[in-house]
Amino acid sequence: MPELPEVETIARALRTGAKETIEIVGREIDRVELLWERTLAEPDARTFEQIIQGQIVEDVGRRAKYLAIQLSEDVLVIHLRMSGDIIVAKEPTDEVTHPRLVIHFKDGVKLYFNDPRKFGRVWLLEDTAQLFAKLGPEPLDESLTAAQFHEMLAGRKRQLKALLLDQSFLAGLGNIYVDESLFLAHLHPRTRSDEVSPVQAEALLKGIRTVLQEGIRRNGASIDWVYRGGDFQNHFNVYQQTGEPCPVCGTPITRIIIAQRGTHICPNCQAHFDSLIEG
DNA sequence: CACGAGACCTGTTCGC
DNA sequence: TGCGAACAGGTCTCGT
Repeated sequence: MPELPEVETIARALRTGAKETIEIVGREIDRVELLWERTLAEPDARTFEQIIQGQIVEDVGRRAKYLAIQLSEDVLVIHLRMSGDIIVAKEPTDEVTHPRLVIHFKDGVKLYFNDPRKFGRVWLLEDTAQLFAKLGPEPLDESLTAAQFHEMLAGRKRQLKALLLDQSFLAGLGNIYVDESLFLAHLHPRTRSDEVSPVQAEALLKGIRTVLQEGIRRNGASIDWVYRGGDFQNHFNVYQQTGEPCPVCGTPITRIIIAQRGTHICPNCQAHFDSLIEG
């Protein structure tokens, strides 16, 4: 499910109790249940179960697509990868289909880490510095300027689609928001990063911020059975809109593969010299 | 460094 | 109805 806006929505809900979620800040952990070993990246299960006991949730934040739950002594970090989700309830609901980790609070409330595909990972760390060390800047951080972004692009020679998906370049974008950003910026996803002009770089950064803010405002995108509550999926311009008319020019949206990922473009609005050859 | 392929996993949808 | 292929919000590793 989750890209930056979905993780941000979850973090806010866990912190404040918004969107019918039960807030977890202030609750004390009684015990944890690890139902799929590989979900836990660090430390080992024994240590994890032992040292998390009795810790109190102090805050919930986000970095890139990581959820960072600050506890009394340590930080519980969760990456939802493709199909992970968080449900907080007193008893499992029908949304809890594939629980991999359950955190039991002393008052009976439980946090379920639900993850059908088992790609998600959890860490319990003293601090997050090392885990987050290789992440690129946060796109919504206003200290990132268009000029700096242009320099970042110029310093690499990669296709925009692949580069924007690279978390060490820019942190938080995934397949949906990259496709939507490139559409807003009228850039073809195969465009080489070092061929992007300063004006185009500014348009791209603006497009990225626009779709991320819109995603957050709409509480994220809820596709298929994964994740609930958001409605950004009803406002996609190109993502999963193959065959539908482009909202700007009416040309049918096409789907191509770049970096092994389905990629959606308007072949007219996002023209590229290669597209003439590709057909 | 850049890129493609393959892993890691389960579930849904689509075509025959 | 059945069955296999393709596909899915992500990231890591390996070979070229």
